[in-house]
Amino acid sequence: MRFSRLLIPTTKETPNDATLASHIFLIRGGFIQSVGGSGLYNFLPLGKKILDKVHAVVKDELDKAGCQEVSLSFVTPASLWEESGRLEKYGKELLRFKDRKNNDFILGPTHEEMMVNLVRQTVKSYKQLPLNVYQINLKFRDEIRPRFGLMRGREFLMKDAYSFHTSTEDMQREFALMEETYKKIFTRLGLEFRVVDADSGAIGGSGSKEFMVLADSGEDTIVVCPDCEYGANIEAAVAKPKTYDVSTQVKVVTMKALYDEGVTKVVHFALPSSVELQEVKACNAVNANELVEHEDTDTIITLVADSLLEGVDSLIAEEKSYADISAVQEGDSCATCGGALRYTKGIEAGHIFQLGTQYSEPLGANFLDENGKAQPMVMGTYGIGVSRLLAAIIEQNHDDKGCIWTKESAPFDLQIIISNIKDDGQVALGEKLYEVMLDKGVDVLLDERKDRFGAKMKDYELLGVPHAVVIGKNLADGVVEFISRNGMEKEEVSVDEIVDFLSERF
RNA sequence: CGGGGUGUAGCGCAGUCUGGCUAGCGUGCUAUCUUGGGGUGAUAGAGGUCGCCGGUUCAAGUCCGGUCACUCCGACCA
Repeated sequence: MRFSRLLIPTTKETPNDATLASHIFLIRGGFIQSVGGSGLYNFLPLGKKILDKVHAVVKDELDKAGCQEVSLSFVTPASLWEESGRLEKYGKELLRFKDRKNNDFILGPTHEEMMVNLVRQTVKSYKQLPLNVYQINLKFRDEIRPRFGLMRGREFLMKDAYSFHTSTEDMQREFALMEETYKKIFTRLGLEFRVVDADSGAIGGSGSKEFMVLADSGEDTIVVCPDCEYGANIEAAVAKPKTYDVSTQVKVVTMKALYDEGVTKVVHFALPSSVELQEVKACNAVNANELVEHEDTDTIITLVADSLLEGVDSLIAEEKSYADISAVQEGDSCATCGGALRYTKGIEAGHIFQLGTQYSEPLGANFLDENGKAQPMVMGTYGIGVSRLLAAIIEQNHDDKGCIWTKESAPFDLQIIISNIKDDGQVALGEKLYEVMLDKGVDVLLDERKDRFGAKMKDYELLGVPHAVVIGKNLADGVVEFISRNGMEKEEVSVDEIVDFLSERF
């Protein structure tokens, strides 16, 4: 590709709403363009190209793992969501609308219902199982607060896979296979990541794991053990239980729990005063959709005490129960090996769930077993935020000048920079190298614009192609430069050897 | 949903408090010249429903009322 022909509106100015490196560089580099704010983005040619490359890696690994790609309708009938009971549970994030005949539709935020519907119509026998189908398609979630560019847009590209099995054991086998497949995907993309235990949230199910790309700018706090493999989202983390006795100071936190159909309930949570309440755990403990703050009240009807207090506290309530509702703190002991747990920040780029029959039962996704008896399919579901991965890659791979794309995500393999296009020698060599490398199947960007050297280098650094050849003034001495974006190391190579030099590398 | 802020050229902003003539700056864009190893310099241009609706006034980007949108900080999410 010739730079002069490419639609890349690079800018010096930082967009005023961008604070994250990935957001700033994606906009400044002309990879994406904001659509009137509000978490919607257009992908310009370079952004689209990277998206496709990431897409290709994901597809390649899934196909190798035996998954089959499909593509489901983005617009989905609301009736399916009523069937599964999620129309209400999912709440305002669902973008709902009516067609001209007044039928209710939603834009799919995730596709369990649609996929189960597809499978229940086509799979009838145990002989057709197991099955793992996936798609890489747009999702729309009407987020409360979209921000950080591609990190949390309202419209985003997601890979969502769904597996169907005759037994829990077989589903768990597939779950493990997906975990391995995800590790391959993230590794190929050049990401440093950690697999952690997670809360299942609105998707439901049990035994879910998140794939966290480690970055200080990550929105999730994860608890990791430096001495073993243990890692968990703070929402699901557990530590070795500490012991308390009757002298322990106990504090009580008042919250309001929200349920379907506008039902609310005031709940009190009791825990040692040195320990923080973990809201997601607390929410799960009372099976609520959401917890909101509530002013303290003295009359305690429903009380959930932290399991650490069992047999220790003397609180009394009409309805009293124990559950793990405490937040793991830094320095707590690892339940597996006793190591001192640490906090770190991560970007949730993938999440895999063991669903069981939570969707197949209400939606009637049954198969006939060997005995001719109808059984609900056992399911797993597996997601990767593909467009979020672009942001994650930059968060982990950038410097103050711009992006540093990893090998499998880079928009081009090589950039050839002609320093001064008025120098016929430089132009001739640039054009020649360009042709030669294209013939070798290397994806090359040739910067033959009229701009000066400085502007071209700034753009090179901003765009972040892994390697560049600079044909400049020392061509007079028969030398060109080979630059690696990561670290900006320069290497002088003689003109006679440059073709061989590049051939070895690409 | 709670608390702040902002809507003026593609982008970044000034002007609004204290109403006044042709609405300005930077950047980007076009043209010509200049320069040629880290966003060169000069000249000339194109580009605006001042978020929207209504009101006050001889006169509104500026004052008043309403409305919409965006955005930042918190609680939720791939």
